[in-house]
Amino acid sequence: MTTGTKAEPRSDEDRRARILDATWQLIAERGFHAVRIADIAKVCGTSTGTVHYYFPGKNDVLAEALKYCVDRAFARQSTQLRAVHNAHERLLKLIDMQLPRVGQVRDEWAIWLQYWAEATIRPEFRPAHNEYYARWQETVRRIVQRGQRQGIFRADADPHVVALRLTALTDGAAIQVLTGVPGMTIGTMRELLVDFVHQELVAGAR
Amino acid sequence: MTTGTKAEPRSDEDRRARILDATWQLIAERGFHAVRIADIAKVCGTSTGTVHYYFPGKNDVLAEALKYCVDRAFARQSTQLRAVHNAHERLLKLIDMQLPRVGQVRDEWAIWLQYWAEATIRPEFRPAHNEYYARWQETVRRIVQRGQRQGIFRADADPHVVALRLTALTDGAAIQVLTGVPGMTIGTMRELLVDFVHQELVAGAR
DNA sequence: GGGCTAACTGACGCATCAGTCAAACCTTTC
DNA sequence: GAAAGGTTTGACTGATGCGTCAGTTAGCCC
Repeated sequence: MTTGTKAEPRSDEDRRARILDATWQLIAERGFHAVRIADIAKVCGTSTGTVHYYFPGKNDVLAEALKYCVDRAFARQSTQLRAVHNAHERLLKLIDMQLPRVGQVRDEWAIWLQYWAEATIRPEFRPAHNEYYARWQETVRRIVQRGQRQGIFRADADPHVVALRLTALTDGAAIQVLTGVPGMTIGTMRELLVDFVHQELVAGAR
Repeated sequence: MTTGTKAEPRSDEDRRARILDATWQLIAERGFHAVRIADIAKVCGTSTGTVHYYFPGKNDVLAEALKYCVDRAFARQSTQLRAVHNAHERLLKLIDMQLPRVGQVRDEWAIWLQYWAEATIRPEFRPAHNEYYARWQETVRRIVQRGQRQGIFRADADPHVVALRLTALTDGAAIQVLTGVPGMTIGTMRELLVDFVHQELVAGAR
C-alpha cells in the first residue's frame, strides 16, 4: 500500500520535486519577487511549515527551483535532439524547440528573463547562470562542429563565434516576442533564426 | 489641494525630477522590487512623506522613473546622432553609444532588463515598453533608410527587418555582457554588431 | 502683524510575510 | 502495542515597509 487514493504518501524526493515544480511555475507566472512561501504551499496542497522543512529559507527554494527548471528543460532538449542525426536538421529542431510558444516553453523563457534581471544586479547569481548559459552555447557549438564534420556547414565558420551570435540573436528575439513587440511573432522569430543559420552556416558550404 | 496644474514653480519640477532621478538609479542598482520609498527619500535628502506628496503610490514613482530614464537616454542619443551625417558612421556611433560600459549606459541597460522581466509577467507594462522599444527600432530603421538614400547601404535590404534583427542582436549581446557570460566583453559585442552591419548593409552595396 | 496656502516632515497604524516551534500525526521496528 | 523517529501542521512572532495624517515651516498678500 504505497500509493493511496487521494492522500498519497510520497517519498522525500517526490515532495521536494513537487515543491520545486510549483515554485518555478510561480516564478514564471508572477515573477521572482512576487512568489510567497504560502503560495508555494497552497499549490502543493501543504503547509508553509513543510516548505521550510525541506528548504532552510526562501532563497534556497527559489534558487533550487531555477536550477530544477533549467535542468529539466536541458534534459528534455538533449533527449529530443539526440534523435536527429543530420546537423542542419538538428539545429533547426533546436530552434523550433526554443520558440516561446504558449505553455511550458514560454514559462521557461520567463524564467530566463527573471534570471537575467537578477544576475545583472546580484553577482552571486552569475556563477549558476553562466554555467547554464555555457551549457546552452555548448549545445549550439557542438551541432555546428558536427555539421562541419558532416560537410554540410561551412568549414570557415568559427563554431564558438556562431554559437555566441546565435544565442544572442535567439535571446533578443525571444524578448521581443515575450514583451509583445509589434511585428515580432513566433513565426518572425523562427524565420529570423533560420535565415541566420542559412546565411552563416549553409550558404556556400562545399 | 493636490497638485493638479502644470503651471507650477520650477522648484516643484526640480523636486519631482530629483525623485525620479534617484529612483531610476536605485532600480538600476538594486532591481525594481528592492527599491524602498525610504531609500528614495534618503538619496534625495528628504522624507518619505515628500515622495508621497508628489506621487500617489510607490508604483507611480517606479513607473514614472522608468519613463524618465528612457526619455532622457533617448534625448541624449538623438542629440549626439544628429551630429553625424554619414549613415554608416551614424549607425556605428549608435552602436558605440549603446555598449553597456560601466556607468550610466550600463545602468540604463539594467533598467531594460528589469523592464523586460516585468513586461513579460505584467501585461500592463507592455504598452509603455513597446512604445519605447518601437522608438528605438525606428531610430535604427531611419538610419538604414538614410544610408540607402545616400547609396552607401545595400538597396535590397529591408530596413524594417534589419532593424528587428539588429535590435534583437544588440539586446542578446547586452544580456551576455551584463550577466558576465565568459567570452562576451564590450569589445566582442562591438565587433559582433559591426560585423553584422557590414554583412547586412555594407557588403556588396551599389 | 494676521491670515492663507503650498511644501514638507516623520511618527504611527496597519498589512504582509519569512521563519519558528510545540504539538499532532504517521510509519517503522522491536 | 509501545517506543522511536521521521513528517506535517498552523498558529504565532518579529521585522519590514507602504501609506496616512496631524503638525511644522516658509513664502506671500492684504
